[in-house]
Amino acid sequence: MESSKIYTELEAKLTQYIAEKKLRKTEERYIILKQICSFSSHFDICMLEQRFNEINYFVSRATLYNTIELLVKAGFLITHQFASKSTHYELRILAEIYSHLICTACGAVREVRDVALKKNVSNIKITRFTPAFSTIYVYGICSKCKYKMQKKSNNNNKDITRK
Amino acid sequence: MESSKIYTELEAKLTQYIAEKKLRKTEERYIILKQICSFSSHFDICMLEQRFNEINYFVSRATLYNTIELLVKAGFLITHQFASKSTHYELRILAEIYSHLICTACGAVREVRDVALKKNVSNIKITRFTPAFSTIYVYGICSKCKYKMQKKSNNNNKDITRK
DNA sequence: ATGTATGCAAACCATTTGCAATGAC
DNA sequence: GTCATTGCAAATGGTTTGCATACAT
Repeated sequence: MESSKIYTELEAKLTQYIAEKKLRKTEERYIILKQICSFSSHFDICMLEQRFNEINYFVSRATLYNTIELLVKAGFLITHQFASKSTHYELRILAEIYSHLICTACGAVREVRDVALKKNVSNIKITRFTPAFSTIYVYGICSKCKYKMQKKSNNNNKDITRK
Repeated sequence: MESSKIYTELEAKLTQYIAEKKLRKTEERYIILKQICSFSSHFDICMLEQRFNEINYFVSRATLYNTIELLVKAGFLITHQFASKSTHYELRILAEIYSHLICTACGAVREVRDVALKKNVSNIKITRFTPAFSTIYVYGICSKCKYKMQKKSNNNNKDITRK
């Protein structure tokens, strides 16, 4: 789905949520949602702040945190904690589609579509729990790091034989 | 598996790892591993520190962090980031068995055994990535919170009809 | 007019870092 | 004796908090 299309859909839902909860329709909330929709993948507060610098629109960091909290509560965003310190966020409608591959050597995160797998997991039948959505992290070694390791291992072998 | 049995197994593996990497066999590293094995589930640094208080054995926080880092690198521990600020750790051999149910209302984390599902996910076939293990978080509403919500909703309805 | 939301600055706190002392090899 | 590891204290940095101001209702 296109970013602007996603925004249009979520804008309506946000308006509905704000009305339901009797909150206030502030310009900030909508422009933050809009910028979030422009990310193709997960992002953190720092990246969002940069984005606002680029479009020359000022929002305080406190408001970014407040609004993100609101969007998480409302179920628009989900949170991730990868290797980096900062919390990463992702639109829930994207997170419902993607699983994450995390390289334990370099920390790189790659997203892969596997709707069937995700559905399987989210539809898990458990007593005393009503599932809504799920996140899947598969840890392993990316091809770049694997290549580096093999090269290193080869060099070590050479060293040994040279002795 | 019993905690002491797990420790015996991991103790040997740690010795092997230390030898391979040409590190040093310090008392601290082994007792930290031992205490970690005594947790039945995930824990954070603070809980580990408390545990050392209880057994009246002093280890500095820096060493706790250093050793945990070592154990993560060695593949004995995996990390979780739940709602609380601090990073949680879990023995990988436990994490390979359990998935996590997280209540989005109260933050409670419940572990469920589903070996088949976990295997399914970890054996995912992807190009340019060699999977090792996976974590699955299913978000939803726990029965306690669901009950509270229903009660609240019922009360609201009563209020409306009374007006 | 009222009270929520924003902006700012200070506080918080888990984690990291630098460095001297210790002790495994 | 050498150098990795420990312990301590200070620094770091993402996030939270308190409060005055702005503004949606």
